Amino acid sequence: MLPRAFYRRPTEVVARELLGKILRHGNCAGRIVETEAYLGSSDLAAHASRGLTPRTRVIFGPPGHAYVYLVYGTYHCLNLVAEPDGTPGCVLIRALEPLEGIAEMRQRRRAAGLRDIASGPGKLTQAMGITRAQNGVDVTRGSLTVIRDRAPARFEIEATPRIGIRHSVERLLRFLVKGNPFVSGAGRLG
DNA sequence: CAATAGATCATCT
DNA sequence: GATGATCTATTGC
Repeated sequence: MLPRAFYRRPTEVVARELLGKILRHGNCAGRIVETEAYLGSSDLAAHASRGLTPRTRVIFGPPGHAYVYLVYGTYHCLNLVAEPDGTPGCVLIRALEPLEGIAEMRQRRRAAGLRDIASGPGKLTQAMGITRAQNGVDVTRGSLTVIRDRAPARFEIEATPRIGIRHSVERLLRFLVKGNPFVSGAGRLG
């Protein structure tokens, strides 16, 4: 598992370095191929920019924990908390390349194609069985965790604007594995 | 293939 | 009471 020190760094660095790592939950695992960085008060698109509230307290807490919330009343989004304790910052996991537990993920998703299983933040939480029950859990131990690839492949990182936000649209805080077919729909263009 | 509508609820004002 | 870090189905070229 990645140690806490991995997460205790600038959010943008953690977002880049999570690419190529493997997210595991129980029997299911996938390679992270797309992330987005959400910073502190300077980043109007980030939940934490509004300050410390009951909801955002996890983002202000110690690094290496999961921040899970419900979007649009329907889907969950998984973030990993970065920065030292007391400093806000988190990384949204946006897409996975399915590796293990594929049958189980496909069943939860009711999706036929491999490319539709986890190519989006709401899709991957549904595939992996991640809900608000995982909000605040420590990902440096336990069943929800991130590990290194045993034989990491070389790849290029592409930085683009983030998806689906209304503020700070111009900042290049979305990162993806260039050319990977499992990134979310909007990223495949270009 | 591109654009759009609707589902649906926790959070904050 | 409005809003949103989404997804799917459906419509229209």
